[in-house]
Amino acid sequence: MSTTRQRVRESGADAGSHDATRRALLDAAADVFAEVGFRQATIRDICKRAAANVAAVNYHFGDKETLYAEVLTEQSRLAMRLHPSPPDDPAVPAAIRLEQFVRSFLQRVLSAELSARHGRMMAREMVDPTRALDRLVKESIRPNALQLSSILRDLAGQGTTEEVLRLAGMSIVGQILFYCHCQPVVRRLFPESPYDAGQLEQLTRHITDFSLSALRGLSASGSPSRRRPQTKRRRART
Amino acid sequence: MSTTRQRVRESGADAGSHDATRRALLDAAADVFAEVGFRQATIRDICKRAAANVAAVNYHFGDKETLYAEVLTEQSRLAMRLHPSPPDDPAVPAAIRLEQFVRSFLQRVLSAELSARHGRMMAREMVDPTRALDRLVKESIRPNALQLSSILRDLAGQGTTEEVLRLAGMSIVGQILFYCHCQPVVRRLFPESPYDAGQLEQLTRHITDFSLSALRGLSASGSPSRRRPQTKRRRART
Amino acid sequence: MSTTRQRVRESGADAGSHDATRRALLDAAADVFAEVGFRQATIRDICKRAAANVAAVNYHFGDKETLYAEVLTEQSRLAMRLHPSPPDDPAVPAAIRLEQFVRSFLQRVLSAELSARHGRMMAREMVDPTRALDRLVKESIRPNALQLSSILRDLAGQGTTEEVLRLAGMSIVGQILFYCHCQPVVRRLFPESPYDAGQLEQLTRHITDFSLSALRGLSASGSPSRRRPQTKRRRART
Amino acid sequence: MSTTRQRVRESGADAGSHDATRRALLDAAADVFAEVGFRQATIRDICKRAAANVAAVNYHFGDKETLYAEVLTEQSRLAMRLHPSPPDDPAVPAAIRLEQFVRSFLQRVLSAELSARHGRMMAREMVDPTRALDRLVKESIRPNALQLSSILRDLAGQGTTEEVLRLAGMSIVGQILFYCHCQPVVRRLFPESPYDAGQLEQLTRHITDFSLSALRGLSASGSPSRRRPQTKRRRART
DNA sequence: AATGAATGAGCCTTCATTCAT
DNA sequence: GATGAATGAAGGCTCATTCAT
Repeated sequence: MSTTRQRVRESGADAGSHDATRRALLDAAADVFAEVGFRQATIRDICKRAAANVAAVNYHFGDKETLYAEVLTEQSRLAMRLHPSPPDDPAVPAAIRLEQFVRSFLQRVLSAELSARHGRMMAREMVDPTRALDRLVKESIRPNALQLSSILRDLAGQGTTEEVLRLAGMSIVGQILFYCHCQPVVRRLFPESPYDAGQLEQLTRHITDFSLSALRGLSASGSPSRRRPQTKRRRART
Repeated sequence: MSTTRQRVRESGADAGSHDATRRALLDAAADVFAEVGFRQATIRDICKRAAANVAAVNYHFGDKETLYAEVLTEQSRLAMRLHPSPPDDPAVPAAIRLEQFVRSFLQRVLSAELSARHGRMMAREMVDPTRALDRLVKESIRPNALQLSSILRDLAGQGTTEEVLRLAGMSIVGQILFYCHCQPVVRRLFPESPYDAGQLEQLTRHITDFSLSALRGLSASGSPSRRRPQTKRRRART
Repeated sequence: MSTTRQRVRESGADAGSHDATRRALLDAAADVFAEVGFRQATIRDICKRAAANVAAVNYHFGDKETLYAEVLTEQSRLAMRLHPSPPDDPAVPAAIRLEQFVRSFLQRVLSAELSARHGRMMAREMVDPTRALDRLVKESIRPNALQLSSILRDLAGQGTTEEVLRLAGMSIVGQILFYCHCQPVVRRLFPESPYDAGQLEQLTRHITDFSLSALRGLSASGSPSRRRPQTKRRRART
Repeated sequence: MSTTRQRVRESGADAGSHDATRRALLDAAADVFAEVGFRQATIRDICKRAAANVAAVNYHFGDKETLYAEVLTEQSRLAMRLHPSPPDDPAVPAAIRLEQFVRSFLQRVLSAELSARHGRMMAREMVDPTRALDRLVKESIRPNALQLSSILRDLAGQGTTEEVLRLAGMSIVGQILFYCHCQPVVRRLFPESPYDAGQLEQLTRHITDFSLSALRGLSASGSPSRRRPQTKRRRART
């Protein structure tokens, strides 16, 4: 079994021990953090996988949390570089831009080439946030949300309120993240269903179609507070 | 600061009953497990909150994992008792049953009266599963999924394939769980938006409307593999 | 699986719960103490095997050590009752008495009908003494040693010193106890050699013959300090 | 009170060398394991005596069991180095070789310069074996047994069966180990008898003489199954 | 009289971190 | 600059014992 560090050192021409170790630590840490999360990950495990000393993390990054933040940022940028959001081009129909948005989002969090590391780390960050979440929201999540809002604004009818746009956005993101957050359950419910590139494309189409169809209906039925006066709705208890 | 156990003992008429400690442990454990998860929770913390000895968990439950499983089951049943799924009554229109399904689901995982403990524990279980997940899927998640399938079958057109039903189901569940799993992010993105009963009702209506609208469109457009031949879709890399 | 206590209660006509529990505890404790020793044994294990409450040992015997002492005494007496030392009868030839001594000793510590419990407890007591050893020496070991001395005095020549008798006695007891103390090693060295009644009889004959033969030689060669002047013995270091 | 580690560090010329702690742990552990055995020994006690941190054992040896195995091996080798078995030299009379065998064996398990640590650990290992016993038998006990067999074969007459040799070997080893295993009892029975170097030499002579004398008798009397037809032996009960 | 519940000390082990080269 | 060694605070768990019926 070859360690991450050996791979790094053999591949790099410079073979600068300092940077190679730092690189190996980042790679090993990405694996470990994605697998077991920040809190459950141990410095020892990371260092062992990086073929580095126990003290290497503290030496190179100061402490475990800083290393984690750096990994999170790096993985986020890597995912965004490999699968960028579509450009905000008004010439492209909004429906196409939505599809591209959904596809790139799904690929960032689920595609195998990233070992789904980014998605898993994001999922953990949401369910069990660390102090790194604030930065993540600012640098990565909020820009994404704004872009989706922009697409939806183009899709929805004129009279659509900001709140409806916000809710629709969350409905779309919810559909996407479901496959990332609930993978263990989905695998148990539908063991035959694969998680490969083809499946990702199928999900892209489904989520896009489902959402476009929903939006068309919402636009037609007007604002949410006035619709369906005929429904006798039983209030939930409490 | 009053401990859980004191509350239990003071509130009960039979204060000091023989398993008041057991009750206090279950309550304290539900809090702790929901807050920090199974792995991060410490039995010392749980026992302190329950005003019990460190050995109390071991005495009453054997070990931490058994306590966790018991808490998970109890919270699941409590949530289901307070907010049961709607009955599978063919006389009730499927659209109403879907709304009831969405509402009860949202309340089970988010309602304040449960401190959202059940939802948080479920979210953790999905992102970072323990051995308890298998049982949870069997006893709680799968039955729920089957019920949703049944509702969707009634809603969708005759020719709708099982796969479309499955995808639609996940789109709906994804929308619901989003507010549970991504609460930390939602709070950061929209600090002004509350997580109260009114909000829950608004979410119920939105998700129901969004999904009904989507389903109407899907039923009209036929099977997913043949539709929209005109779209020139760029394949994902890899 | 029937517990010791059930057996006791079913067999006893009186079915007095108090004494039955006490009896069951003694039996269970004998098993456990023989298997794992005093220190490693746990009250919980003993009580579980006796189908009694955790507090039963403390209730009936005060504490673990008292229970242990009582078990040790009881097993010692039981062994002595089943396999008593031969009577100190001057009419019986000393060689026969030695053989009887060896046989009864071997049976007390090794015979299967006692599950070798007494032997194992004695072995542990010697290698890892508890406070019960003093009493054991006084009530059981010293009387035995005196009897052996008496037999050897009859066997040995007139001029034999007390010290030679003492050493000879230890040589004989050492041979016997070897099979008790070193059973795990003997089993590993000679896996084919059984530990059954036939083997016990063979050992009896061997040890008796070996020792009688040795004693005949010692009696003939005179006092130990003067014999074999021809040997050039290298002194041990230190 | 001076700790083992201080002694180690002060005595060595390279005081503070990188594995002084390791050395101190081994020494302290040898003391503790010999005193109370593997199971009863605590890492805390060992570390305190070695003036090391509680985690030191884990760092240097992985766990308690590995430390124990290492101590056992080291003590075994140390004992064998200080008091090696006699060479298998055919030129030396077998009686002399037997005496040398007995003497070195006694010194290995009882001599004060080793604090009898090896003997006490071996005794515990036999009465309450750990997983280390298998290795001990293979590397240390079986070779010793084979050597004794070889000596006895030279001593005994031609027609002596392997079984008689085996029994005779155990009779000899039993005599030796008696003083090791039963020391607490011997001290109580004969408080005036010391356990010093002179005593060891006396024991060597006694055991050698006793055994040589016995063997001479056995060789003369023929095979064990046919001898002494005249004895009217009462069968043991059972 | 007899027991289920509770106790707190102590077990081995693991952890992120710091120290002394 | 970089590391093997050491640290001490918890971690979950087990123990003999005692308490309150």
